[in-house]
Amino acid sequence: MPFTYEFPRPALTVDAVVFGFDGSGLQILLIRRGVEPFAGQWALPGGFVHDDETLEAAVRRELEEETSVHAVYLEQFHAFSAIDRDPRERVVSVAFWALVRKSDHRTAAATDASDARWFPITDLPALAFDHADIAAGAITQLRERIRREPVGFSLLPEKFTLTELQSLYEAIAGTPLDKRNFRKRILAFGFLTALAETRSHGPHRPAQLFRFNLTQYQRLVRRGFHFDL
Amino acid sequence: MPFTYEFPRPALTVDAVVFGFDGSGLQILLIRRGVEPFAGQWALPGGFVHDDETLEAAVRRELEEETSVHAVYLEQFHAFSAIDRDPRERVVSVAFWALVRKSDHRTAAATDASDARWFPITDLPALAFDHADIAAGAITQLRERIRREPVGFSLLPEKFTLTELQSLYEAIAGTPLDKRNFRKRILAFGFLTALAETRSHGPHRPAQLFRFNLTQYQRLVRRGFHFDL
DNA sequence: TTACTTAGTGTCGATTCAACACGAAAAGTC
DNA sequence: GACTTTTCGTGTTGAATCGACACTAAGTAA
Repeated sequence: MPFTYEFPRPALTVDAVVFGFDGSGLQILLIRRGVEPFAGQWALPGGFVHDDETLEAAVRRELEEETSVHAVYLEQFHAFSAIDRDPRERVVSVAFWALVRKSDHRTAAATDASDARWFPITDLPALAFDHADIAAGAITQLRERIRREPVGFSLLPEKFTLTELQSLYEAIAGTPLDKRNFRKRILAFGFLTALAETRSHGPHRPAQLFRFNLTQYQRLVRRGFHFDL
Repeated sequence: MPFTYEFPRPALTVDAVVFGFDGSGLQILLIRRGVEPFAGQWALPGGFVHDDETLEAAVRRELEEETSVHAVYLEQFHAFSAIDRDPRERVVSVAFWALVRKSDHRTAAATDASDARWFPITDLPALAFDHADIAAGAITQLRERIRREPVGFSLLPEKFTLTELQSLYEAIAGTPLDKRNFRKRILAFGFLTALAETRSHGPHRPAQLFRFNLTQYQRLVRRGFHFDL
């Protein structure tokens, strides 16, 4: 049952930087390692790529297994190949970043037996391997991507208020935005559908709910539209 | 001397989409395959990753070996992992795109014994494996990248005229640009140094030469500057 | 000297961008 | 049921930027 090759082969793994949003800031999902090396330390979810699955399939499988999260949005962003990044042997890892709706996974980090937890990206613990580099790269890329493509909606519940959307963009950009200008711009794009519903959550005027209209967005893209916050 | 592992491992390769510019259009460097599969067909330069080199080192080595070009600018962009992308066995390939100054390599495609040639990106031959997909991905990404970061200079000789620079941007964008507006904008950035030299190439007024000033560019970036053509 | 060809330069109207403040609506409290 | 509290939702204006546009300058070759 061993597998033999003429030349040495690096092991191939995938790792995922899973982003969630809790209304005030971005968070990353980490798991606590059970085995050496780095036993007891926090790490990114991930693992070996099987012989009969693509990289993306491998990430989805590992995410299910280790965190029981299914990612709404998943994107490959870099392969990490430093010679000594794993102390045991040569391992090349292809990293992905993923966006999940935390509202869909109230269970995930809490109920699952395995030790998975959300951490604010501003306050990450020490990470195993080169996972700190990987996480940093993912954050940088998410910041750039979300300004150019409307991927942020995958972090919010399906129905959301404009205030929620604005806080998300503020959390990612790291700067406050002007409410009126934000609403003007985002509505001008024309891919937000106003719903008949509103949502109250306190003693004040309730907020109108919106939904992201993917079909409409794709129609705009096909006409040469270019999203840019 | 065979190498054995407990689980099967995909082979790991790198491939490079090497861009050059000839004054009127973008081109890609291809090599003709000598062995099966796809013997005789054109393919991207690339090859297996050694056990003691990073992915980037592997690309640089393969480029030297197969085409004797050294890339000015090299960037990883995607790992391709479709199960059957290589008919022989499972191979995962990390693809890079590279920019070279064709002026520095007058030798490269011509003198080298190996069968390497430049092809305009608008007129590529049939490619081996999934290399057509890889090339298409690289072109898309180059288009986006060059608009946001001043990487294009790596395609031009060190000293260039503003007209040359403009043709490069026109070739990549695929649309003509207004001469006055282009010059205003690009000079306003402040990272082009006007040289004392000019260059004539015909019966008309000679053009002033410029150089890209990397130090100045980095200084601007550090102050929050954001290149956007 | 003349003809030809590419290099180089400025203005103006249209559009976009950033700054800014207050009435409306509901829930909770007394 | 009136009043308080808190968030929701909305327009205008001056400043800056963008895009369109045409002629003179400088060199070579005939």
